[in-house]
Amino acid sequence: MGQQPFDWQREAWTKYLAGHHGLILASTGMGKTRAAWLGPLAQWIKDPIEESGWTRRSKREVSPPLQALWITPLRALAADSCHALQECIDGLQLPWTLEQRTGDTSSSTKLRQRQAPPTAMVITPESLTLLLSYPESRDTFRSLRAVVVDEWHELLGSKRGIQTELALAHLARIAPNAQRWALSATIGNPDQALNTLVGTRPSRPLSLIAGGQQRAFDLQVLLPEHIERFPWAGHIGLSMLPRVIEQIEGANSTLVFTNTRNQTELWYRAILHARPQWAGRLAVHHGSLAHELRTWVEQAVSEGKLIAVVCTSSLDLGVDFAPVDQVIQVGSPKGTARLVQRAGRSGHSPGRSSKLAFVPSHAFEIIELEAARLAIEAKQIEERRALRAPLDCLVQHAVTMALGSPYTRQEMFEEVSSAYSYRDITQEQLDWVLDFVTTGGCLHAYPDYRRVVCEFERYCVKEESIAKRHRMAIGTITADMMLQVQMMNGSKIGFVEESFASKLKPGDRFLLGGRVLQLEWIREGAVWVKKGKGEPNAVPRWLGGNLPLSSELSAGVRRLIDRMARKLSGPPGEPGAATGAGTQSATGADAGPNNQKASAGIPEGLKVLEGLMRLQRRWSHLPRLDELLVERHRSREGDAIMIYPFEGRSVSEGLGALLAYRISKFHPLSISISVNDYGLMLFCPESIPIKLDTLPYWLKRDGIEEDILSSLNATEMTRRGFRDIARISGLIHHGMPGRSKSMRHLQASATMVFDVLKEYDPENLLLHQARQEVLADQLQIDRLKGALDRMHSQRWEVRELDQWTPFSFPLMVERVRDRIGSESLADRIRKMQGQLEATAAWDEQAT
DNA sequence: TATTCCCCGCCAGGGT
Repeated sequence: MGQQPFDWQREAWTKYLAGHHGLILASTGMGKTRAAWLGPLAQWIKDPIEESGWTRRSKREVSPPLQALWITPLRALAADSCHALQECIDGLQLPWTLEQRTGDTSSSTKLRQRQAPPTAMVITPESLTLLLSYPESRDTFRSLRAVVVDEWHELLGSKRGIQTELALAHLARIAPNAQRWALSATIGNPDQALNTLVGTRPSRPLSLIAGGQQRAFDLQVLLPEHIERFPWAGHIGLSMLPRVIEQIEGANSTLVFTNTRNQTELWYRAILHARPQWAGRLAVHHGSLAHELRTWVEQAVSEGKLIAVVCTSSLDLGVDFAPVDQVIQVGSPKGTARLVQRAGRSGHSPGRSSKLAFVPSHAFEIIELEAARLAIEAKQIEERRALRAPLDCLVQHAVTMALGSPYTRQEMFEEVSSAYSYRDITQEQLDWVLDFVTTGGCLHAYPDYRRVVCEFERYCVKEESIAKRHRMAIGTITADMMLQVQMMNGSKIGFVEESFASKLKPGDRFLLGGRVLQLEWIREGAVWVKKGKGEPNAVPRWLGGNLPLSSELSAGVRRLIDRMARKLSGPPGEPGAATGAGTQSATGADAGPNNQKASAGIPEGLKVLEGLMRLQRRWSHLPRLDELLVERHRSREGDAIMIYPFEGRSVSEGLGALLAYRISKFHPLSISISVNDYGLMLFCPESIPIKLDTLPYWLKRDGIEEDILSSLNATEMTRRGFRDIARISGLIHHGMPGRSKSMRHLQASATMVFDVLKEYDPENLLLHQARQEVLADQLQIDRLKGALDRMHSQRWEVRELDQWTPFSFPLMVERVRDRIGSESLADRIRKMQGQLEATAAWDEQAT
């Protein structure tokens, strides 16, 4: 492989030879290095084969049996990885065959691969599990010597990661000699990532290799002419268009990342409007576009044909685009890992650095970016934790294994408990799973649910129809409710949500994939369109998950606000500064390397926010690290209480629900809740009959799980969440490919199963799981508890307001937004902004 | 002119 600039490679090589399992933390943008690392891998595998005197066993067999698996989470990476691996194989003159079994591999190839597997295979977790569901897999994988998981951080923390863990646990049983390695981007908890990879009973010593320097990158903030003192969500977005265009013009090729698909379409349109001459050299890329279009865009980027691509995180991973020399991030990245990842998409050629320009979409995002910058400097990257023992995945695994390699109860227990995520599973829990797939539990009347039979103490699947249906349902990714959008000539554009399509009338024009499309009709689950002329009158909106500000960034924001509070209260020694509490936070939660710098004053990047912060301080208060700000605004319209834990959107939501629920148990009021990443607002047209100094009591830790579950209409949330669990555990299934059941139908059957279980089997562990997932995922209960602990250790600074403050204004807007249409909303907001602005100016003059 | 919500994977078997 020639000279390698990285020392760690030699180290990796040595440790590898020494026979470890391990994890390599490769910083982003190291595609080339990754490829080089394959060399040692292939070499190591080759030696033992030669020693073992491998000989051709049959005429057909011209290469050694399966030796290596390269697991990739992304189809788009498969071809790239194959290419790199092939180069290594050629370089070492190995008699190997290499194939990819994923993506568009034809069904005949897939069949042949099962009968005569190649020596090395590039595969996705889903395809691997599928392979394991065939009886011949036991023979196929027996010779396996190495498994490499690429982009491990991407799988970790999701059910896809769980699926991978379970597949690896099974492989360990068939091929105990196989070494396990993974490549991951930098994450905050590499040790746990390694443990998750190797499981609880690793067959070799472990090795963690922190590879390569994190590449430095230029970070630039594009600021508007002036900063609003009363920002509300998203308000500087497109007004920054001229600066963004200027930025794009200054480079050869740019990726413009936005946070939503809707935003992507709008920005694409806006840029093209401003620069019509870029038509054909500007592209749009997101998850709801047809695969064909996306592949075309990816190809065009890597060939350097495009000036810019506007995209969502659909381009976070994937092939390394050498021609891209800068990245623009519109709106907050919400986490440091994502920022680093995106910056790393640019500057891929040797000797070039990554360039990222940040476009805040409202004023507070400038703080978030600064917090991210500091966190990156201090090497604080978010953790990715594996899920704890999700039983739906285990149910699926139990059926898959019954298909591929029938097992005894004891064998399965050993296999499953060797997976890190299931390390604490009890025999009772596993027995429950086995019983559930065998008898169907309370669904036993339906033969479809008696999937597995136990014969001579071994669990297996007898019926071909069950086997077939299960194989088609393997995987943990559950589809959204989408309709295909097709041109009248049949070419596919992408997907829109049913709810969006249902609002369209024939003749309506909407934007998708950067094109104006005119609706012809909606038929057979597809939206048929033709090319539209003129301006679109709708842009689809997709309802995705929300991305709360990460814990790390939230803490960073709190620290920065503390710094500004300190700065604005005057130099140390003056009365203003002396009134504040100690300089260090009383809680451990905020102790971090940035604390020492707390006295350094306002970071350069935050100077622009000084006016806004000054106003917040004058009209209310700027909270220090050891303070919690509570505001109350009473008016003729009603009573509003605001609390600012700065802990991300989902925590705000949980706290709001908890508080409203507990108050309304004593006082029957209709309280509305609005939230953002920083805080929450309770609003009631009548006066809320509580004193603010009793708030800590209303927010006490005892019994929060029960209260939150009852407050959030949790049954409904659980019911909805149960759909995914039902799909993964095989309780519902979509129809055959090509004529899949409509999503509404799928939801209906999930609801039916849910109701049956709830009535006849309330202790069903899958129902329990659904509740736990609502708590853990949607409400981030652990984070919420942490936030409560922190809040209780803080001093509560309570302020009665005369007018809305910079902190409370966005929350107030959020509340009003739900009630009135967007046009009158914008008018109303502008009016309120104007009034507040005038008050602020007057106020400033007076002082 | 717009004023929020990411991403990821997968079938079988016979005929041409």
